Amino acid sequence: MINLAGEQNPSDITTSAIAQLMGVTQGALFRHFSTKDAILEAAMTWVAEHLLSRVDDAAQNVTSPLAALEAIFMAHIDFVSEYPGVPRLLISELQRTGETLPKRMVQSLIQRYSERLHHLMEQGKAIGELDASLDLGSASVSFIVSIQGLVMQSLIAGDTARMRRDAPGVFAIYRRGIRSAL
Amino acid sequence: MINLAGEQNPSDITTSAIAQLMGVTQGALFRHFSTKDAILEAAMTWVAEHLLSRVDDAAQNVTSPLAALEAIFMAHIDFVSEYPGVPRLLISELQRTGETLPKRMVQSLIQRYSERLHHLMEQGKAIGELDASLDLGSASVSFIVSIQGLVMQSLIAGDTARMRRDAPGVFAIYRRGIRSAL
DNA sequence: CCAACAAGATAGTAATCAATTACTATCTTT
DNA sequence: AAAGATAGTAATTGATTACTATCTTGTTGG
Repeated sequence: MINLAGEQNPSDITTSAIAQLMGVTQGALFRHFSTKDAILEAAMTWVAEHLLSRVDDAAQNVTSPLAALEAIFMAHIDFVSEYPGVPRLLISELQRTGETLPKRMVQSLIQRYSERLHHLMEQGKAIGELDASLDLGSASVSFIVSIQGLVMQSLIAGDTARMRRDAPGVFAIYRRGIRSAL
Repeated sequence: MINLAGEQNPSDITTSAIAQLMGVTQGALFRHFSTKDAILEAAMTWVAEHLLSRVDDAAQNVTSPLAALEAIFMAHIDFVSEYPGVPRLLISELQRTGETLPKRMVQSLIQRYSERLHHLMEQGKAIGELDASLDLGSASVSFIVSIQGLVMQSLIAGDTARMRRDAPGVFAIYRRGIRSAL
């Protein structure tokens, strides 16, 4: 519910706007949250839980590590298509300079996400599905970055559907870049 | 000079901060710019000119389209390493919801950039350096996205040098993803 | 039936921001 | 040297912000 507020520019989402969305007055918000950052923290927790569970679900019922990566990629795209405010919120949070708690939460989310990718890619290497000389650091960065970029393009175009449309093509290039030669 | 101000969170760069950086009082700013957005426009113009000229320079004195792409990639990374405020400013601008002039400028910059990539990739296809079945739309999106992502990672880590370090690895995967089989 | 409490409304506050104003100093030009 | 443009200062304005203090209502359990 709070996350839906992310559909406007996150940096100027006011407590009034959040309150209005929740159907209460602005002052009433502070009965439930001690500070504005506390609201952000709650939102970040929500995002972290839902995104990671989606991703984990997608990685199951799939035969190979590479197929899992593709499933994760698409599940992630689906998730952010459903909640366009999510990436905007994360990006906005990362722009902050200080070492705020919400920012640290984003960092830890990305790190946990990266670890999952790393793990999958190691499996992929082990069974010869991924190129043996692949640098896993670069590979996981590229993965995340490709999703981020698709989101940004949608943001620029102001067209959420575009993300879903372009996702297969972008992932195809990525897959070609990490797959073993054969 | 104005661009250096992008080293803090762009969404709360105040006119006072800009004025201070320029060594004048806040009010004096409005002798030169009619509005705050006008300052942003000037900054965007600066970015567009310098970035594109860097990129064009890099694409010269190079033997093949694929080599040109790599040179552009690295030149771009160099550029944003020098001016870390630039990507932050662009990202911040893209987060805005309205159809502001600065935002349109970012969009047109990205489009011009994409066209250059497109052109190079067509050449690459023609001489058989790039995969014949490559989707150029996805390929140019992936290119831009990889740079954006590297920047974001540096932003997260708060370490500009990281970008330069990771760039070759990320580009290697990308190159592998678009290059012709042989 | 009523005390107690949770949850909200109303109406503030102090701070901050972009923008404006009235006025001044320094060049430039004729 | 007069006149005007240019670029600055200091102070202020009105709007907006996160946050708070006080009043009101609804519900629940003894």
